[in-house]
Amino acid sequence: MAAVEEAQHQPTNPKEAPNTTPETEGKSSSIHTKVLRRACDCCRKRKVRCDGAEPCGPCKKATIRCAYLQPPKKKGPKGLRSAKVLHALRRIDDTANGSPTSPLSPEQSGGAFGNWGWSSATTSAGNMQASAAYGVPTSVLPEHQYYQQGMTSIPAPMQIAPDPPQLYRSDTDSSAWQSNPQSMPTVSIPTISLKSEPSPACALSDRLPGDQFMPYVQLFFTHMFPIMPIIDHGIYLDPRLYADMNALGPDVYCFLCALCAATVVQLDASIPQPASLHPNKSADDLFVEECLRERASYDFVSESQTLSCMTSFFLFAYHGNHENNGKAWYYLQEAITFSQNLNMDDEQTYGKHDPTDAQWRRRLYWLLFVTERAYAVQRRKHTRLHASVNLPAVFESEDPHLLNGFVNLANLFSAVDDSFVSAWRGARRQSLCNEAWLANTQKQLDAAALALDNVTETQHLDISVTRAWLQVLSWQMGVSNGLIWGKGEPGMRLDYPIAMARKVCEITSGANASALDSHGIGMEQKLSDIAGCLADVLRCTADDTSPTFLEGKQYLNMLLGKLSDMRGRESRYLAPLMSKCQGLMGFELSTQNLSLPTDSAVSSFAPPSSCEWLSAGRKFSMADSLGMLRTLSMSGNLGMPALMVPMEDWQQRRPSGRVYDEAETNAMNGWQQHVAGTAQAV
DNA sequence: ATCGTCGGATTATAAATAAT
DNA sequence: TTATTTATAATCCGACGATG
Repeated sequence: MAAVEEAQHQPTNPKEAPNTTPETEGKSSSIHTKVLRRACDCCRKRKVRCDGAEPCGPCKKATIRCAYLQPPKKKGPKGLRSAKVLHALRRIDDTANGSPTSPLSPEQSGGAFGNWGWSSATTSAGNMQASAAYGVPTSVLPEHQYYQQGMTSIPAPMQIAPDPPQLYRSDTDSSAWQSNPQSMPTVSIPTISLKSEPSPACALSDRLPGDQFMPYVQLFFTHMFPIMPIIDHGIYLDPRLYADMNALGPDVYCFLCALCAATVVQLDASIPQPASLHPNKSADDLFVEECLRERASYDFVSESQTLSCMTSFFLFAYHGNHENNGKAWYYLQEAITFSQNLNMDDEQTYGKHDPTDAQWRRRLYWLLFVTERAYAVQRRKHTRLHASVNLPAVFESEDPHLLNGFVNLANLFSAVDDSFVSAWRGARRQSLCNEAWLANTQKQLDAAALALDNVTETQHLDISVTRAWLQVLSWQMGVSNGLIWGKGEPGMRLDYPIAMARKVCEITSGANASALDSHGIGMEQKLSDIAGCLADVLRCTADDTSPTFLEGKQYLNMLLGKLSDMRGRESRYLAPLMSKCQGLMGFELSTQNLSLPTDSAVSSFAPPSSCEWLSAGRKFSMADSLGMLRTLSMSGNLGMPALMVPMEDWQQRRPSGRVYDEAETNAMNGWQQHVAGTAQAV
């Protein structure tokens, strides 16, 4: 034994030259070189010598792709291993011979545990003792208890476990992901993970290194989590998750790729991004490519769990941001299908899950719900999900503040019911959209907000503005369906957006800036949407001198003012809004101006001839105004300020929080073409 | 003879621990 | 602190079987 140790240690001394022992004689061809600091992925796998070249020699010879993507793992002992082992050993000794603990000399302990093979220096024996020692429940410092947990999960390999959260395919040190004292719902994302060892074929196809993921995941939690609170910080911000990507189950890996891809496209260019792995490929494309490649390697449909569902969701987000509508919708549908496979649309099933797990599932379901609603409305699609399950808990959540916003949003979108969606989709004629229905919807939107009055200022702000925003949306629908304006319910009058703007102004002007700012870019968008719609209305009623419309101009001014100072700077939505308001504000200054602005694309719209719902009391042709509004609304972009953003500007990524961003972007795209086409026609 | 695979010796190095 | 020890990961030699 001692001899073995010495034999091992001997060659360590001479650094460069591997001290050739007498009998090594002729074999001293090992003058080779020193060991390469880093072998390429393929050579590592093949266990052959690598020369470290960019396409290395062996790879070139074998005509395989040479890459250095595999991140080197950290060497050295992990955690408090030795201390723990010692501790465990002492405990065992205590219980074995009943004697009070006393410091044992090395010889003593050697004798006591000789039958474990403890003293033998072979690696296999070493592994055994390690697990044996860890398996013993010992009193360990609380912060290190996860070592214990992880080890105890060893005995059940190869088991498909829906309940026990197991992120790892391999057995060791997964553990920690549950014991997060910070986040209250320590949630398990159930995965089928205990799969067999990576097949050789699989293993050869190298995954992206773990350090590529962490920064994006962090950005996700910073910027996107508030509107997609569906994954646990405790799990996904733990660096150990990324220590060995190859150890991850394929579903986890796919998910991370999709998450990062979606995050990348949402990022503003101003946010520093890690250097891309591929010089000629952007990181998001790379992530998606990886995701799809990995998905092809396993049966992700049969093995689908919530992770697969989320993966599809983030693929949706990725494609949506790239204005790839077909694919975006496809992946959203895929995500929805997964959710239905998992019976997430059935309230009953939530009882079967661990309470915290059930909460995560609810959030995911509602996120899908909200997203589908928003997207369906914007893109005029059918919806499949219904508000059929309870909302996620707010006050018991890890961040009630945040969850409240999420739930409020979900609440609001429940008011966007199926008939809303169908009406929005439907042809103008046989539309389901009638006065009574519209009034009802408006009322529902009001009611959804009223239930949440005992809420902090920040939350109140959020829900009120969102509600107004949705009401503006429904109002647009009314316009596009040719409802008669000027009488009846307030929600059907031309000045409705002005009323909405008034509400928003009342709320926001009273609010302190930080409460407003805390909603981030989402608030900016909503405000600018509302302002944009208001601008449309004002433009179309430019001749109107009634107090209401003059008031409207004031509100528009206020909203612009707000947007000029959001989060300490000017909102990026201000500039497009301003260009949209060109001339409008001019009216304000120069009292009256009877002609429509001619410098704007909007003015080039010919009013439809079928405007027979003339309203009395308007000097300027109401038909013109309504016709214009109607044309605007049919493009799905009434009030959308960003539609005036120059091409290259909005093609850049928007640092957006909102789920439906990409939908809007898409809509804008259509709008731009529309405008361009119309302008040409005139 | 040549090639690809892979057990495992060897080497490198991070972390723990002891010495100062 | 620094030095030493220990635990772990990475490299790649060389035996071995497959293939031509």
